[in-house]
Amino acid sequence: MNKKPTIRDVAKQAGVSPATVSYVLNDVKKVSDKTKAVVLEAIEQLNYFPDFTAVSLSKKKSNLIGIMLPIIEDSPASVFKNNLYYNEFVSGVELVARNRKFDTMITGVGDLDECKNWIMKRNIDGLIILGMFPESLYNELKNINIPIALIDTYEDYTNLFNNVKVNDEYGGYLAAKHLVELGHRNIAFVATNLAMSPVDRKRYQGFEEALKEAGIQPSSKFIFETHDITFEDGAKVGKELLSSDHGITGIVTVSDVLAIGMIKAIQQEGKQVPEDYSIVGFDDLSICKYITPSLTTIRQDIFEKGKLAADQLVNAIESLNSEQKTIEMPVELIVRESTRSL
Amino acid sequence: MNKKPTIRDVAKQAGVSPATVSYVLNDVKKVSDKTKAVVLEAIEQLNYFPDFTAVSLSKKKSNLIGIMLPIIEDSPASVFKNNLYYNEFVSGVELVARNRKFDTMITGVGDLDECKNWIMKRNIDGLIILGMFPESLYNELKNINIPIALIDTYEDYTNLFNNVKVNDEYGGYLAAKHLVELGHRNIAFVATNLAMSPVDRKRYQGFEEALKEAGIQPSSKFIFETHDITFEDGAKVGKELLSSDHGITGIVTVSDVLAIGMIKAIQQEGKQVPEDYSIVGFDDLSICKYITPSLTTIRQDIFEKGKLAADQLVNAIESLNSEQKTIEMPVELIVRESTRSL
DNA sequence: GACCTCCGGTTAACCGATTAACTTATTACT
DNA sequence: AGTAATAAGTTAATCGGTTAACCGGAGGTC
Repeated sequence: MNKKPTIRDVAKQAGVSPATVSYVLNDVKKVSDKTKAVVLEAIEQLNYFPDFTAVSLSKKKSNLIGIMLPIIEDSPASVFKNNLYYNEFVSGVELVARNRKFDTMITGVGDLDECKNWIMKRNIDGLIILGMFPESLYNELKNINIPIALIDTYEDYTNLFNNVKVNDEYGGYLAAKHLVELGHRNIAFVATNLAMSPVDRKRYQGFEEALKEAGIQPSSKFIFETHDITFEDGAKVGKELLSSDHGITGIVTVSDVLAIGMIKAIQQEGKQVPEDYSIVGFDDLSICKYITPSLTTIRQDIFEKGKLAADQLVNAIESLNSEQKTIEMPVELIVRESTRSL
Repeated sequence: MNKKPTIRDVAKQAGVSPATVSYVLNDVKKVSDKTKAVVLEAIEQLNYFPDFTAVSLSKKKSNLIGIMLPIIEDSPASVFKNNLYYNEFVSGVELVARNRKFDTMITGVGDLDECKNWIMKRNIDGLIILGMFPESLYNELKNINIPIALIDTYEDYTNLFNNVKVNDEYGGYLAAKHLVELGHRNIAFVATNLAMSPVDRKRYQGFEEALKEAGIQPSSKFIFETHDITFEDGAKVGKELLSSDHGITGIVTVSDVLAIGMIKAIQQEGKQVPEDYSIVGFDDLSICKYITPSLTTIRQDIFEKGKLAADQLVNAIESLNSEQKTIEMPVELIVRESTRSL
């Protein structure tokens, strides 16, 4: 392969200065149509395209947007292994980013410094942060002057950062209300970690509200927590729930993945869904339709969420739109086979 | 935030030249321990770390490895939406890359030029290519002198590129043999596209061999093809198979995702798995254990595959290991509930 | 003492773009 | 006609590092 041509090669070929080539490339109005044509011809002939590394260095803009995913402590191994949620979200981001000429880099982040360095090192132009990180991160982030979009966050940073979230409270409400309307009274709530996850808390608030509306007294006995969001965790909490039965007939979970794991555990213990337990997931992952019984769930459009986040972020980067804003996406109850009337 | 310190700031602070700082940073032996200590102290004080963009430009090395995923033509929208396989693979790559101080960039590639540009633009140090692309790509790739690892490819490029694959033929063989041993005679083979996919062809070869061994004449009537690998495609081909029934009782698929879609379609038509149809998947995605019936499948360790690919690639980049090599990973039959003895 | 070799550093060119400042030719205006 | 404004380029510094080439001094050898 002959070496990649540089802007100077193009300039020589076209008989102009490198600056002129650069102006053509960047659509600066200084260049006459005639010269522009000559330059474009040379670019074509040499099959030239600019080196982004050099562009980044001199423009101090990388055309790179970063996605930070939390790493659960005891599985730092896999950033998004098994996690269908991340999967769909990232796809949405990638799509919009590509269309808008940005590349996407993903990192799983344990250590905070590692993350800050990553942003600075690579001259990331904008950052999407999924899920919760320790509070100190957000404080640090204030000092980094690149646009940031926070996804699924409830801390008091919404005036500082862009935000995309879902109406979690209403989601929890819809799920519980659905079960209540089907006649269930003893309804469990399965979260990952209420203390740590504001998203889970919001969903629980909605859940509680629906119960109260129906005159049911919420009880902490009906709250179950897992550590991570995996099928295995779901199965584990499922067994737990079965053995500590308080007459539970309905289950609201914060994730389809957990719900799927729970269904399996329930079946393995010789019980049936929805005959013995009605269960509602959250997210509406594409797998939901394909398990047996298919999963009743609270739908959120994760793919769309990714697209919105990317769009919001790129707008901010190109400051088409400088003030921070929060987008709240709707949720919707999707009734399938995993719930039934008592 | 005060501006990010540069190497010249550090040099000034330490009272040495920028070159010396660079040598310290790169562990070049020229620097005395005393000076080194002074420089490190200055680095610490200023909280300095090198700008990768600048490093990339001057070293012509980006510490970036690229992953190219094929985009199916009519779903260019989503690079790896729904695709649990990509998911696990990419996680493996990301893990190893991060440990070895590389960042990972992912792109879905429709257009070839787009891809070539991407590699050049970003100064990608090494490339992992998943799945099949048009032949012309590989010819182009020969001219790009960065290490490349091809995953799941059977074209005649194995001497030019690194390679990680799975023993697909044996996988197909195992799946078919399992069904044969259970007494099945009319066994369908469900592929995406035999003409296009060498991987599918290999698996089919093994499949055919097992049939022949058992004295069963393979017939093209038992071959079904989908377009893409999605649950929906699986369901569609499932309906097709049911309506064109040639007394089929066993099904071998090239993907768990297709198998899961098929199972749903079969159930929806009022038939049962494994009572009416025994079905074998391929991959052993984590979801397999959690559907009902749980899926008998040919296991390959996709996560490990990603790790191996990344390791191989980084070795090549750092030329610890310059000759190209092919790694073939084993497969294994995992018997679960979706197959039964006739 | 003359010569050579290391050692530990510095200088400055360079990677491939961008862009502020400058130049020159042309057009516009009074 | 004289001056200002504009159009169309060029020059050269710069982004933040790397690294080949150079350099002075200490130590070793004969």
